[in-house]
Amino acid sequence: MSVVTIKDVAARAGVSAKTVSRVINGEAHVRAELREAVQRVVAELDYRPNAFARSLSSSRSYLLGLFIDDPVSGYAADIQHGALIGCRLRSYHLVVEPVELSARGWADDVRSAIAALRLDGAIVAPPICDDPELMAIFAEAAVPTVLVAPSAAPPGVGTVRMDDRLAAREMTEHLLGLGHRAIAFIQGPVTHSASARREEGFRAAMAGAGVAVDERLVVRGDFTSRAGMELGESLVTLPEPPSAIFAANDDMALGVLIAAMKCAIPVPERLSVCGFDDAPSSRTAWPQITTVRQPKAEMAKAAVDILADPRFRREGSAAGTDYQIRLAHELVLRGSTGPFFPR
Amino acid sequence: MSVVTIKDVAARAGVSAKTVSRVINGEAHVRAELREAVQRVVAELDYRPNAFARSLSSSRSYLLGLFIDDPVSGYAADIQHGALIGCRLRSYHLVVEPVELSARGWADDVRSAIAALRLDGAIVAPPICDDPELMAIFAEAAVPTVLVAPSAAPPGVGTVRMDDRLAAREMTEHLLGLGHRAIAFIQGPVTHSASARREEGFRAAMAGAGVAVDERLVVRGDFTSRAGMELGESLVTLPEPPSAIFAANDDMALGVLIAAMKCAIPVPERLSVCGFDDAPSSRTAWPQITTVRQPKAEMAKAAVDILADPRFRREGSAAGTDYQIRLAHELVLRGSTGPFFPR
DNA sequence: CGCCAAACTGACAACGATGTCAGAATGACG
DNA sequence: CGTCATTCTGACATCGTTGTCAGTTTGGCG
Repeated sequence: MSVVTIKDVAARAGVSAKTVSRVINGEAHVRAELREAVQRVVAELDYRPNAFARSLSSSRSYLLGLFIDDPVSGYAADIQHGALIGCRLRSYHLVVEPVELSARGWADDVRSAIAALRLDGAIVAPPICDDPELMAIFAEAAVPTVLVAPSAAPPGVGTVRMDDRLAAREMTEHLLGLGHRAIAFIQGPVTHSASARREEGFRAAMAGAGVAVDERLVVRGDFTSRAGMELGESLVTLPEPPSAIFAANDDMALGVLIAAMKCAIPVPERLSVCGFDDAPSSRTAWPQITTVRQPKAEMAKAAVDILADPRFRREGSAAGTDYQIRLAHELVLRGSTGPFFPR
Repeated sequence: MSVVTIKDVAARAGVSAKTVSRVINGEAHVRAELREAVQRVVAELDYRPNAFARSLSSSRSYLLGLFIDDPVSGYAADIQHGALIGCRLRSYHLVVEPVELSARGWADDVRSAIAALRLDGAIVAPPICDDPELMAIFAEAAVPTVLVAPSAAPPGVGTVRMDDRLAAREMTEHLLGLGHRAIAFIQGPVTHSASARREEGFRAAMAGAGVAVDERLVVRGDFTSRAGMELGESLVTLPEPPSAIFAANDDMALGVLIAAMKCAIPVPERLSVCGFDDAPSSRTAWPQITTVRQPKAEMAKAAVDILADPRFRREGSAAGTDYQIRLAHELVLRGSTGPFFPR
């Protein structure tokens, strides 16, 4: 037999389709008695409203788009996981749309997704949440939008982030507290706004402790472990090598660990290493890497919560500060950092 | 102004909505002249058909579901990436549905997704593609289904896989060719059917070379690096330790590498280690891990191709062998395996 | 030139829900 | 007991597209 529709339920319950609709959507003005009868029939027939028909008539799609740069990364996976959990809870569905800013035609793909799917909202992950052209597309289409860990918040959009600057500062203070002074910092790519904030935090902590930053120990990587390895090797083979290296993400920290291993430098006895993100690689490394836990899944879930909020949908982030969320991070102290021993 | 509909296009082009529909869908029987005129207007107005309206009337949703156990794993990410590429190419969209077989109510979530979204097809990743109850749901709902790397193929469904057995055999032969005889094998969890096939390949190669398998060197892990580390440590501290360890996946191989490092056993000089999957961890490790490249993204893309095939949609896999695809693997020889040196 | 099949084209009714609005039942109150 | 406001309920139009089918051209051919 074919699929159960609202009419089937209505007929069986002896009411009109509209009444069934009211019950389904929890609207007021239905006698308790009727409501129960309808609910019974719904359960009996295992009726599931057709999302398309519903969308068509209500102009809501119950679909959220997750726009993401590199859907293969572990970062993306965590974001997506959180978003998925949020969607489940609020009976939305999630459509994942990869956006490669370097590829031709990405703008058209984005427009297509928005227009064809009538997305109810967009979650935009870093680093593309900092792209003005992409933001303009969402603004033009008037799609409720939440940015995850952006550098700035265009008017109207919601944001969910952590305090990268503070976290990096705390991490640096951890190293300083262990007695380290010659601390190297491996920057992330300029395309990731978070990496600049992390550097700021690093410098703020150094300045706060009255320790001058040795600029020869500040180098730029691209968030890959390969870069971490190469830069790490060049740092530890310096005439006056650092006693600690703070990498702006975990993959690069892992690379540093590998470099240390190749150069037979014991970690953390001779070199402390720390990263940022609490990526899986930080846990599978040995020693495990001291890092900052970024609440990625929680941020994505919060993004869904914002998008589902009727007030945000109506008024945008102008409605209040509830839509500029900042979540707590956590220093995860593990085996790769230890006290400084003079040689 | 509001969104452009097919009527706007029709009015502007001076034709009926139906004719526009014909042009959009590439149907025959439209004069070339009119066709071009319509296409011009479509471009001009930047018209994008409403996917919901289209689905509602045509009973096709242009939505594929990706059903996956643990959406956070790197494996899942690769699968999803391939599926996403395939969808882009064929103007489908992808809806990701996590399925935790251990959680209560998963069956209902699956049914909901199928019924509410009228999914045009389902891609099911391992290990849940081996679950009979889940398969029964798809069968009952008559959703075209393709299984990725399943242990068996229920009638009607398509499958995309690699030859785990052969690959494991080749990997084992690689180790044998290097002179290793005391080869350990770390099995995967019983819930992953692939791990059994990998073990079969291992045993077949050993038998083929006339080398008896030392059953004390065959241990079971759960695909995590932690398990690899613990089992690896117990293996290398055996009175007569193996000279090579073949782990059924890369995360466990990474764990073995870490165990070796802790025990100060040089790899590959005193111990060869190899894995399976070509996971990111195999590349970021040091030395890099010899492994089997599993064409995960390609498999997922092939799955989309099958689902998009009209003949498959009509007749299911009964239509022919084209719907039981086997893709090639590749041995990736890297630094973690080397020739056997007697001590 | 006339006829007939084939190629076009469009009117209209779905698809399955919800928004609108008018009408029916109910209850409060004078 | 009548009136009026309030609470319920359902008929019907609507969302934007495609399927059906009938009507209109067009073109080939005798």
